[in-house]
Amino acid sequence: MENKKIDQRVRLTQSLLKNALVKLMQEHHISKISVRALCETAGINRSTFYLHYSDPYDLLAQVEQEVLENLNRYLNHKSISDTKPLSIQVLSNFLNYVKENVDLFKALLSENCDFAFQKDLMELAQVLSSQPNQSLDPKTIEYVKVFCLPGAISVLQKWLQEGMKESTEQISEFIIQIIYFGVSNLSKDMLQN
Amino acid sequence: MENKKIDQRVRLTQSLLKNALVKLMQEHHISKISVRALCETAGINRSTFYLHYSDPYDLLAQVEQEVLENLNRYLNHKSISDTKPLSIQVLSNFLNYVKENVDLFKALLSENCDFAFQKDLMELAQVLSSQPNQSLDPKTIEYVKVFCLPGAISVLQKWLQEGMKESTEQISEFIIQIIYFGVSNLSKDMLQN
DNA sequence: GTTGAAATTCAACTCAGTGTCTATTATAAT
DNA sequence: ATTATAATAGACACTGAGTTGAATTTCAAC
Repeated sequence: MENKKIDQRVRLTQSLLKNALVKLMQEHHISKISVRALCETAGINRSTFYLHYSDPYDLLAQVEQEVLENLNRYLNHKSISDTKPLSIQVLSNFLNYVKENVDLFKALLSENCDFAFQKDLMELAQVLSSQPNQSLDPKTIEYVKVFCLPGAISVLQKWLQEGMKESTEQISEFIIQIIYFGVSNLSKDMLQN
Repeated sequence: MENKKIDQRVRLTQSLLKNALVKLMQEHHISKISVRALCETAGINRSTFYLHYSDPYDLLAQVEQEVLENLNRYLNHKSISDTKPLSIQVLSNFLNYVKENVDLFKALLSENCDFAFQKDLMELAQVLSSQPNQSLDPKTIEYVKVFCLPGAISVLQKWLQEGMKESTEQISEFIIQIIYFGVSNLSKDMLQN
């Protein structure tokens, strides 16, 4: 829409740097990744980095934003057809998208990342799951969100780290169940194959 | 037991540095806190820092360990008397201890900290709440923990950040309720005054 | 294909923080 | 009061940051 014509040299440089970042973040925390290392990994000159980003956090932020934009586009596309009860459908769609971009999400949800991405993700989740608030008072609703969203993201992290052995439907079902009905009403063998 | 006789100069130096760390972590992420800034804040010579710690992370680790030891001592002391159903008692005790050490926990649970402390805390919580496992399969139990523990810690963070307006009993009750019975069975106005 | 514009490279520089070391001073323990 | 040791002060080489200017390469538009 805006700028179709980006010099392919720029495209290449930015792409190399983004890949280098994701690669280095498999091993190191973002705070320990130097501009030097980034450029050596990407095979570009250090001066070139500063033509595009102010520091590694800036690069990370742009990667995060890009992922979120693509995710939003994906979910909007998928969600036109059906508006199921709440979210087991939406949640599964989301997990499928994550699955298709494992490396990226693994990096952005790992301990080597900052919190910006998780925050944005929680905000997105809030929008997607915003209900006609049941009879709970506002403060309780706030605390419910603060409990459930990090919990769900934590489940997602574990699922990714351990190779996504469970199906997206199993994980979705589990998250919905535990949020709505708690531990005491979980069905047995929910995640067993 | 081991070394009662620590030179009081050392005590002072370490105390100054720990306070400086907590102070700086109110503003900056641990990764952005330099040895220089630490020493200037503490009012000690930079050489002295290296007599005690290898880097700011080392200092942080020792602060974390100290807090955990004190916490353990406190909980063991408090828990002799009664072994209530699960944990509403233990949880309240814990929150009371947190309340008595707000600044420390605020720093160690904030975004400016690393994950080590949260991990240790979750491990401790696991031990304290280990149940004769209900009828759930091992994998589901794992995922339940991975959902609930970060959720609970997240609630704790919010409670701290917003000035601990709710009582420790209210928060404990809320956490237990949402873990066991989920959102759908929360009593209204649970956190209202 | 040629050419003009723009992106990348290269080398150099200052700056700040690191980690180590040695000599000196201050102070706690007894 | 003496002795051991902790803290200080200053210097060192080293690493990465961020900037700059000139040279070079590459793209894109004609």
